[in-house]
Amino acid sequence: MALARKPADPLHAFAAHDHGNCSRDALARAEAITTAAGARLTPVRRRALEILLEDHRALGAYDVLNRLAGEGFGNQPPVAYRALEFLVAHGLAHRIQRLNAFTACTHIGNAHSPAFLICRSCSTVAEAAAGAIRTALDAAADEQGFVVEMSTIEALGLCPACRSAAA
Amino acid sequence: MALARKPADPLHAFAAHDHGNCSRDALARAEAITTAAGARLTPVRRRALEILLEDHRALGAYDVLNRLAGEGFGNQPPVAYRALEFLVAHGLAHRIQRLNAFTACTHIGNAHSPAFLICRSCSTVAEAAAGAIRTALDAAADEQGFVVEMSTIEALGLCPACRSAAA
DNA sequence: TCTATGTATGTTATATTATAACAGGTCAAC
DNA sequence: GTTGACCTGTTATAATATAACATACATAGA
Ligand SMILES: [Zn+2]
Ligand SMILES: [Zn+2]
Ligand SMILES: [Zn+2]
Ligand SMILES: [Zn+2]
Repeated sequence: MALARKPADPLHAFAAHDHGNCSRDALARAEAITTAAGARLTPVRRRALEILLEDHRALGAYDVLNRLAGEGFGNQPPVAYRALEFLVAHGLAHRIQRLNAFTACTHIGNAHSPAFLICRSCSTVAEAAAGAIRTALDAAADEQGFVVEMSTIEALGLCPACRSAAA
Repeated sequence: MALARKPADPLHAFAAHDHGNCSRDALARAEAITTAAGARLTPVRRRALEILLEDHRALGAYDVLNRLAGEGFGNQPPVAYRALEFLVAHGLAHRIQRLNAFTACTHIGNAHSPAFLICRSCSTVAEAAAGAIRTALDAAADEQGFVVEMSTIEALGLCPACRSAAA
């Protein structure tokens, strides 16, 4: 299919972009990926992803739960936690540790473990390629004989727009 | 005083070391630092730090609270959270986001924002210099026009001892 | 010495985040 | 048509964290 040939957009959350497209595209990729994995993007899961895709922010599990509950899905915590867990497990969303919150992946389909850039002013969350960072981390760990299996890299700061606004 | 001249040990949590010394030294540094800052290392705060210093692991706020409560201090959450907040604010302890837990700083007195190496087997937490990592992170952020103000860098993996044991 | 001020401790109460355990429903494989 | 895997939903509770208020205690001017 077309999706398979099209590389992930180099677009990031801070750049001006057609977010309707961004969001629709993510959903289409999500369908493709889960199908390929033999998993099912059921209504709750799909809706949870759509909710996360509404903007490039992170939502708490209870924020998602309230939205789902208001739309006729279950209204108990496991409903949200399970849907979010599924999305994270399939690389459709990420968990932001600092925020105890979840954000839709902006590079669905590309295996990655990104660094997150969190704007302290507008709360937008962007993903950054973590390759070089991870290399530096592995090197630092290696000095102590430690082998890194997974890493959490999250930065708090100001996005370009909020920085301009502040100046 | 002697402490001021002596650089922080290059020792890290995974290396064999005289932990009695390690711990006593940290406490002495903590006294010096808080005094210099015009702050007071009161009994609860000091005791909370001693508890964290017992080993190179991270303890949850409620773990610390239970210990404090058992020793005659208050037994309500704010008692622990306030002491821990003080320790973190003065660079005597760090918060580990992934674990919702706190660990004594192993480099008290050196301004730093380290990377944490967390062993998934023995739960030991070590600090690694984050200079190069931070440089890579700043560069990745800069590509998107983002300015990093603070960063969380935490790695999960296997420490040298547990790696040997597993082999 | 007195007293105002900032700071520290303690308590009650509540908010927020997360998981365990079980019951019922759907669906495809056998 | 029964089995077994998986998904949804519920009840209940655990774990983490903060708000708000009351009391005590420093210590630095008056
Ligand atoms: Zn977008
Ligand atoms: Zn992603
Ligand atoms: Zn030690
Ligand atoms: Zn430290």
